[in-house]
Amino acid sequence: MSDAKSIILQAASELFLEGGTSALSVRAISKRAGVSTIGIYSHFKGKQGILDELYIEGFRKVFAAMDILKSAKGPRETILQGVKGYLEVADKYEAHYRLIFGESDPGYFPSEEARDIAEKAFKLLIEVSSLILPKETPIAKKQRIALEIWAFVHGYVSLKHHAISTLISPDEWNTLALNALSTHIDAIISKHAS
Amino acid sequence: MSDAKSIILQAASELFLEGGTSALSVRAISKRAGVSTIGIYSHFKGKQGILDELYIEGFRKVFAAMDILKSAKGPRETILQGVKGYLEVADKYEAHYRLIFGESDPGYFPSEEARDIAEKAFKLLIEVSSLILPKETPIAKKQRIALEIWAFVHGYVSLKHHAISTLISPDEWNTLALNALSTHIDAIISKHAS
DNA sequence: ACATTGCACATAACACTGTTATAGTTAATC
DNA sequence: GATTAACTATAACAGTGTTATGTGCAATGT
Repeated sequence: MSDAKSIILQAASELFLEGGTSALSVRAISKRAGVSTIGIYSHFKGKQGILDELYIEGFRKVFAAMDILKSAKGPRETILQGVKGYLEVADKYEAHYRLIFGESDPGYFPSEEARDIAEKAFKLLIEVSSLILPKETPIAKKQRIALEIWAFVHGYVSLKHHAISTLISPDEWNTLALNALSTHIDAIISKHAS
Repeated sequence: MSDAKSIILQAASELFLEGGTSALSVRAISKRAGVSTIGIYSHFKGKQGILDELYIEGFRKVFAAMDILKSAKGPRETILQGVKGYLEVADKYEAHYRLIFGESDPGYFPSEEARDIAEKAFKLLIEVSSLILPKETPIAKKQRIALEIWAFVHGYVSLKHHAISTLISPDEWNTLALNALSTHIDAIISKHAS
């Protein structure tokens, strides 16, 4: 990546972390990066290109947080540890998380490259969640179970972002999510006894 | 509600259903409603006011879909029926659903009145989900269980809106959600045996 | 060594957004 | 009949993403 390109991306990432989407205008990025507005279009495909990069950046962080297959104790604990990492990333990089789930810029749709890394992250999730299933489990079922876990965890994160979230203290959310997940994983284990 | 007010709201609702947020500009609304742009500001509090009305409209539909306490058979079936209704509303009024969960307009934050009806809907959900719990269950725990169910269902809806959703056929989503919820509700019942 | 090509630059413009100020018209009330 | 209130249209302001135009600089080809 050329100098100008990485400088622009750095500026965009900073602005994004500081003030979310509303701080992320083409002019603001170019101003902080010290390039002209048109630079955003010559180095990236406009704002869509910038958002793609941030989208990918976000998924990379999710990816890293879940990539703990080696440090495993039991399958159950490994999954819960992955969930914990996911929740922490969602907190720490809230702007990225919101972008990934369309809460930032309506009209933004991830490019093929961006969707690719999203799919890769999902495949990693399938790997992790397959730990509690018998080895001979068909891949379609493994996928369904991974989806169950993801939907559950993401549901908590998304509700936390909702206005209703004031009913519950911010610190409590992750604990609630982990407890609920714990219950559900036990249910999965006993249902598809390995 | 005065004539002009309801005409404006009708126009806004139509545009919203047709093209989501991107079709919902102040000028477009006023044009379709046959009023001047400033009419949006005299009858509502600008665009924020319009969005508030649509937000409330959306929650009313969720509310209606879940208000099936009377038609109950068993507690388990009643909840699952409520979930089914929720999923159908989320499909039919996708634009409203996205607005409620911030996927439409970053920068929009619901007014106090709008947040009130959201809270009322959550209280109804607490009522419904309490059906599977012993009567003497403390309200805090009832709230946690309701949150579990909501997070789970909403997680499915939200993932369905995500780019990754192409991995699964559209028709399958609701079935998957209902099955997963079914498993989880059984887990709750057996854990907090009533 | 000179000409050409291509890339990055700045400036400005275009079409849009939400919002507001100004001014004109119409209807109801006193 | 005069006043007041509510509507209207037009235009402006400060933003947004994007693009056209023209300038300069560095590398390339002959």
